[in-house]
Amino acid sequence: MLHSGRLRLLSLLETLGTVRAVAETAHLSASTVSQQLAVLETETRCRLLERTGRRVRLTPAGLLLARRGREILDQMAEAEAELHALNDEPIGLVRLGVFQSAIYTLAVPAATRLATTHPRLHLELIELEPHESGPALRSGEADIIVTTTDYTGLSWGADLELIPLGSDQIVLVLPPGHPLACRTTVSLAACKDEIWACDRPQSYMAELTVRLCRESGFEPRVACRFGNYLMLLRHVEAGRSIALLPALAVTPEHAVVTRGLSTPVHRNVTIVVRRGTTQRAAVNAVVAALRDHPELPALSTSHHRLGREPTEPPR
Amino acid sequence: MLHSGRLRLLSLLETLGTVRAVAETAHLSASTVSQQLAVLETETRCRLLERTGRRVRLTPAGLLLARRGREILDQMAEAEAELHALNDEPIGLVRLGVFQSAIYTLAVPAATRLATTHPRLHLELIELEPHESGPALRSGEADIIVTTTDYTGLSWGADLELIPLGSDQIVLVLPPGHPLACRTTVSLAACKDEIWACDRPQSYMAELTVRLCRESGFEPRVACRFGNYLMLLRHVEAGRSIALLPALAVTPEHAVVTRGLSTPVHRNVTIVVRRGTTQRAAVNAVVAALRDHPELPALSTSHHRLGREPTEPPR
DNA sequence: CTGTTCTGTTCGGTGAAACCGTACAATCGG
DNA sequence: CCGATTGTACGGTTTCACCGAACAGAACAG
Repeated sequence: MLHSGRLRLLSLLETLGTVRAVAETAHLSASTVSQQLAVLETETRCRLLERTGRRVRLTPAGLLLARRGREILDQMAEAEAELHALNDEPIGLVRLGVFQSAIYTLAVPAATRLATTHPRLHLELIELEPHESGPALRSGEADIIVTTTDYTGLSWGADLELIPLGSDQIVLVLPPGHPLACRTTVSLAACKDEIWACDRPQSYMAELTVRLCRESGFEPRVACRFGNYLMLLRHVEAGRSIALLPALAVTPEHAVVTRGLSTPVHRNVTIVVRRGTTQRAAVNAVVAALRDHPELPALSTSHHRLGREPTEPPR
Repeated sequence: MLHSGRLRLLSLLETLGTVRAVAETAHLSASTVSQQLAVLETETRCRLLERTGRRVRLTPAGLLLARRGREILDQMAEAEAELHALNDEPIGLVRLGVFQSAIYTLAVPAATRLATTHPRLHLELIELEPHESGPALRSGEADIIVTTTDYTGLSWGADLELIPLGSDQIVLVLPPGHPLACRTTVSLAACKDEIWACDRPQSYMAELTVRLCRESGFEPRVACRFGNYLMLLRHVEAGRSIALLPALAVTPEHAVVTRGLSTPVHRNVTIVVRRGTTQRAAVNAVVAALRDHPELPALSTSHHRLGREPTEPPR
């Protein structure tokens, strides 16, 4: 393989014409230049220089290699510039893992804003539930995740950086005209005879729903278990069930009523990135876009923690 | 500037995925690969690798550099291949310096043949008289010259290689119907009252014409001195003069009569190249084309030397 | 839970290379 | 002929690439 330093010397020789000038330009001694060019000749097994009088001339082979070498060096410089641009400008691919209820209310608006402000930044949205997003972030499937630190099963190591985003209220979702809808807040105990819709088994919201119901003294009767919150809302909309959902998941276009619980429950919503990833301008731009959510029904910053504290404070 | 060896390791890492595999493929130790990649990171001032578990993953920056690096390495390999092709295949530019009388009878037919047999070989014909062609060859203006070793003013050093091509008879050129044309060979002494056309002052043929005339006991009366042999032949054709010319210069389409001298005079015609240039296939192809002259009025190999012997035998 | 075996990295040491300064040969100019 | 300038050859020094061993973390089998 060719050596870029030697190619540079040859390329300089073509433009400057003399070994001494090359040496001065490259801040080397003339002997070094001569030696390196000789090495290049043995490496390529081609005569590149022709000694003519007291100066040196490029052979056709030398001329060819000098010109191609310059192209190669230019390409190297270009690659280096692109490399630095990648860190300094918000461009390139960023994969954002978001749990389902935050997709349309948080991630999509952020992505829309980013598409106009940073057209060269390619954002890839991935639906990742809290129990999946941690490993995905570590393995590199995602560069940024929006998740909850209340999730009990996962520890956030020192390699990850937590950026608190706010808290998401857990609300009771009722069909319009439901008897419980007349009150501003509802006690869960009043729902013990209701039919429930909830997320799929083992999912975060399914576990939470069951736990809260049990804490209120009853076992919920479940009518459906849908991973898709839109289907779940339709089920409630149709008067077939009620549900506990994060407020983020309920968009205005659904004909349902949401009511807070009499003992309010929130879950922490946090951005997590791999430590060191924040040096990328693109990552920072996405994080900033996520934190800036004007159209969002304000995420109250006060929150009642459901799980244990994160093992690492968000520095 | 980037280092090609390190780029190769990064590029290999992208395809192989693991440092160990890269080390094996590159016939290096794993520690070396790790170190070199670390050097690449400090050189670029970018994080290229991300340690994830017990293996390593490329960052977006690393991925970019790996791909661009592969392009660069491919280009290097391509350049190297072109370089060797330049020596092994008859391609590229070859500049051929030829004295005037050999242009249309020797050089142009050879160039025509070469154009069909070696389309990628670009031959550039340069009119160079014997006194010019030596320096031009040495300075690199020409890669091959066709000249005469009989020329007295020049020494052929050890840096040049002589390839004898044949000998060119010096003939007397007469207008059709000229009284001297009745004989098969003419003695120069019989021409002492003629009007002469010859080459420009100081040129090879002008000097030769004067010398031969003086040896025959008279000073030629010169009517014109043209550097262009075609004009010179027209002058003779018109009956205004006679001339001494190399047989090569007289093509059949001219309405003139050529007669040999009673004491025949030849001049040596030789190909000269810079020693070492013969390693180029293109140069060899041109030399071969020049030596192969089917349509040429045979250059007799016997010759009567006009000047001193070349200082170097054509080995 | 524990040892085993992968992973990549760190460390001290070694040989090769890149490099310098000097000396030298050749060339060009005056 | 002499001085200026060219490229090169030769010794010595510094830097770099490399290795092998030791190490630390992670996956995995028992």
